[in-house]
Amino acid sequence: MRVKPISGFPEHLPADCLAEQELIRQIRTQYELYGFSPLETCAVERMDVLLSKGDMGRQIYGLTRAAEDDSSTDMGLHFDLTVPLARYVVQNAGQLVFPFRRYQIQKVWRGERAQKGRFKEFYQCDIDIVGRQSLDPIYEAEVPAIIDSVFSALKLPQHIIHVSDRRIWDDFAATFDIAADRLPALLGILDKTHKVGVEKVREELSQLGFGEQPVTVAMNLIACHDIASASAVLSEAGVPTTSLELLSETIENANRFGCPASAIRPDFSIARGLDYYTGTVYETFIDGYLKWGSVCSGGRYDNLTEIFGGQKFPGVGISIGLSRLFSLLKQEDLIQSEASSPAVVLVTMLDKNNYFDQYLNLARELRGAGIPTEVYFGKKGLGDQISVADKRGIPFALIAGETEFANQQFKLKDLAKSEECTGSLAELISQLQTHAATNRARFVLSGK
RNA sequence: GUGGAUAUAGCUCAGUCGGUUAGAGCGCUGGAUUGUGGUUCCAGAGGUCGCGGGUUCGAAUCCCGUUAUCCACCCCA
Repeated sequence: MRVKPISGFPEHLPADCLAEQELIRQIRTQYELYGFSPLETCAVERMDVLLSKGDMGRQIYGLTRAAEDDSSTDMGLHFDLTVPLARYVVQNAGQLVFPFRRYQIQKVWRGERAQKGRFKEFYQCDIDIVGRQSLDPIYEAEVPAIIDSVFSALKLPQHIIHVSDRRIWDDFAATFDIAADRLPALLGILDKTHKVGVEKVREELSQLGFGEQPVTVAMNLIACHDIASASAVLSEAGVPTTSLELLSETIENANRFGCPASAIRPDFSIARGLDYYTGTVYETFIDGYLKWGSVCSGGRYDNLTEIFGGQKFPGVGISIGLSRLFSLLKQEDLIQSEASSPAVVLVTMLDKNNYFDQYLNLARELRGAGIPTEVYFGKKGLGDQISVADKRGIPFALIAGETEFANQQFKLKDLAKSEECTGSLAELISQLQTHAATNRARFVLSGK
């Protein structure tokens, strides 16, 4: 049987796995700094739950076997982490403390044509804050501040969080008597302006029956990138600016949380998810890499649990598209995976026959001191052993033979500096612990 | 899901008009160097030319199908 990759299901070599896991660790650390609890939900959901968000049917991977197992209920893999959260919250509402703050880092699956930075299986790193009956709008400002913290901590090139608010377009639609369900079509076409040009957009919109005045106002609005000019456009057209003021407050509050004004900006062209978001919406881009699309999106949704009945659970959340982000960093050469092994030291074996147990003891001591350690068990000479450490990216080699064991003075070689020092095991351990290598980055980020 | 481009060694790629035994660099293996890697020098291994079929005396090269990758849509992280 021939083996080959499956389209859209990426796999990494160890060095990239290590780098990606390190990104996840840093994201998790930031999420926990903001007091979010971890959550993992099952990969499988009932199909009617998955379809509760809207028309995602074409993207869902259905499961044949699961349906056979469980009475005839159709099942599928989750395509995001928000729908499982909504189901989970309704199911466990009695035992959760609200507002419920959780983060969730898991793979999701979407049956779309794979492309660069677009996969069928990928990681999402979600945070959401879910209230019971109500949710203070302050959380709509906290979310972008958290994302700013995460991206700043990752030391990526500058990120820009684009924000808008669905209610601004609701006001717009009410003013011009446009049905709410026609908004996505309107924005979808408007968003293509920079590609197809103003004339083409006007033509398409007029074919769809949008009047000339609303189209002009809408085009003027999406051209705005600050509150003041947007306010002017809306006022002149007679559209209420109350929702715009809410967005303005949200941005100001995000600034108070520590998200600098340079990292967050209004963008009225965001058309994403307008069918289920009910308030603020977010899309995050890496400056200079707009072609890669949004690496982190979300918004406020008041009605996501509507279909399950019972109480309302309004929420606000956002998701980092980790697989896309990592793929961007790699392909744009913004990240270099440094090592294929997490080990900090390789215990070499000069004299396996006489000191085998002693080598194992050295390793045990090192690991006991919290130093990730690999022992060389091959049959090659010292030069090749050091070479193995080098190829794996292990920064140190511990060298011991007859003399060293006799004196209990061992050699520690720093491969990068090609320097060697001698000392007792305790001395070498403390050197390894204080050395930056123990907490060394598993990748190097360039930029910023 | 629709349309298009691409596929040669582990990697990056050459390969003329369809013509004998498909090449290079890097990497890999061995040696110079049996207690010290990276540099250098020498030698070597490694290919169903993505896969399947067709045309032809003869196919990496032309045709069809298929799979993967990339691009544009759709949509989205």
